[in-house]
Amino acid sequence: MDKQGRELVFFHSGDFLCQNTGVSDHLNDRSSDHTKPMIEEVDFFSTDRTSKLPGTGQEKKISTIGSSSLVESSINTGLNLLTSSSGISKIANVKNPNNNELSLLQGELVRLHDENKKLRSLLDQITRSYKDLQAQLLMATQKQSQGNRVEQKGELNDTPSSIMSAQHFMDPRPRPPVTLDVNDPSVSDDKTPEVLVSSTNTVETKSQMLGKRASIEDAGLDQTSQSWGSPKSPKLEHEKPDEQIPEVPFRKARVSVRARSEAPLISDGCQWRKYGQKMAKGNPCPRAYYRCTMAGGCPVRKQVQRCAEDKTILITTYEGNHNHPLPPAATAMASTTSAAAAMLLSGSTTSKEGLSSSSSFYPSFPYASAMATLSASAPFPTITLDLTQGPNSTTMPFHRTSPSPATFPLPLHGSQQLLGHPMYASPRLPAIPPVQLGQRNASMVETVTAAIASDPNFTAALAAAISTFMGTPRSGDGANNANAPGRIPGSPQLPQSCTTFSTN
DNA sequence: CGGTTTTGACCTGCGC
DNA sequence: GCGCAGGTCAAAACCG
Repeated sequence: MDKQGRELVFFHSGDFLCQNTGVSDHLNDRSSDHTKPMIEEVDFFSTDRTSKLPGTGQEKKISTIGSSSLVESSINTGLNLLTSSSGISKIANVKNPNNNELSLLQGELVRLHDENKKLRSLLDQITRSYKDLQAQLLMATQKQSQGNRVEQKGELNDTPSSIMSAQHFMDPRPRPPVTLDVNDPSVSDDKTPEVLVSSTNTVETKSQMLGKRASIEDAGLDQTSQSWGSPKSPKLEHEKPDEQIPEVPFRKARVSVRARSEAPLISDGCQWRKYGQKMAKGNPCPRAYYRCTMAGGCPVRKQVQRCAEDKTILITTYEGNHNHPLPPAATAMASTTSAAAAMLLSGSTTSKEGLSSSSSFYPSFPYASAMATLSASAPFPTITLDLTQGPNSTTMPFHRTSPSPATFPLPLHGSQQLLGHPMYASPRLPAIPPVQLGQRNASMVETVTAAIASDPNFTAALAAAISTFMGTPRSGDGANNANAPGRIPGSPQLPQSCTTFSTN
């Protein structure tokens, strides 16, 4: 039960859609049914919603129900297939075992079908408005950020691109391949399709082709993540005949996590193979290079190095995107770090040197979950999640990656929303008190990971729901299996970014 | 015996 | 062009 409570705390935040309307009425008055263990499990997608229209005041009812409500409130189920009807049919059988069973079932089926349609349209509407709000938020924050900056690089048309970038993250649905030419005026207007951050889950900073001609073909597949900078890596992007691919390699966002750990390596749910070690300048501790070995050809790599100033701090830098299913334990943090990467991407499009206005970045996010440092400077834009400090720390004494780092409270949950990761979006997660946030974040990560890992049904149900929500099972992902633990089936666009992490 | 780690060599990018 | 530093490769060693 304790475990359930933890899940509730975490996933309760997934109701990002509730901010717009009350889709939450998925949960119905049959909450009493949830007390029955049998129904509890399938009730994630129960359609026994008595076709209530979204209305206010539903949330209170929902909040008392349980974790399942969280899912339903934020995800288009569309999977409401048999569970509720079966439950009703049971009742029908008891009362009328022979006569009206068929008609009851048919009627119920029709009703559920209509209900499903309503819910789908409702969810679409909610999603649209949500994205609009997100875009407005980004616009506002970036304007604010720009206001603090000396106007520069005006020809880059930063704001539209970054917003589109974020929108793309927010919209996990697949996009047709798009070619972007930064210098092409046509791409800088508002009609620019989502191009900067591809429909893949990559965290590449394609938008960082500052001042250079950047003709980018969005492969729309994880292939893009394969070309992650290694000069010897084969370029998997197909070439356009008329395209001149610039020599500038796609720089990729990195997510660096600082955490206190006595262990030489943090276990983050993934399998790593060490392929190199170097002595970094200015640090007596060697830097180790690891490559993900959970799947062949997985491009994800990470660097592990102890902080020179404080050897109890372990700095783990992740780069790349997993091209394989992640174990549950790795999924949670993957989304967290990918959220950080998303933030970096959305911000990096505005300034090569990173965000200069740290305190005002995402001012509307009330909770600081971790201190993050942006460094969009060469060679790779890096965001550092500092889990060793509280939010009150105004300095980043150990930061080395950027000459002018910008720190800001990282709204992890908000970023999750950016990423369209409703199940991890956690507006209510910030129940975290503002004390000892650094350590609490480490524990939070563990909690999150444990919560997901501990309930495969929940994960599978979420995955199935999200898959439906995305509505875009890619042909290549035909093996999408909602039962696959940790996998987000049918949602290759989900930022199951590569980055996995947990503090142990 | 297969997978992982170690470690020196090599490659590449960047600054001077 | 040269040197430096970061990153990667690959053979040898190690381990279960």
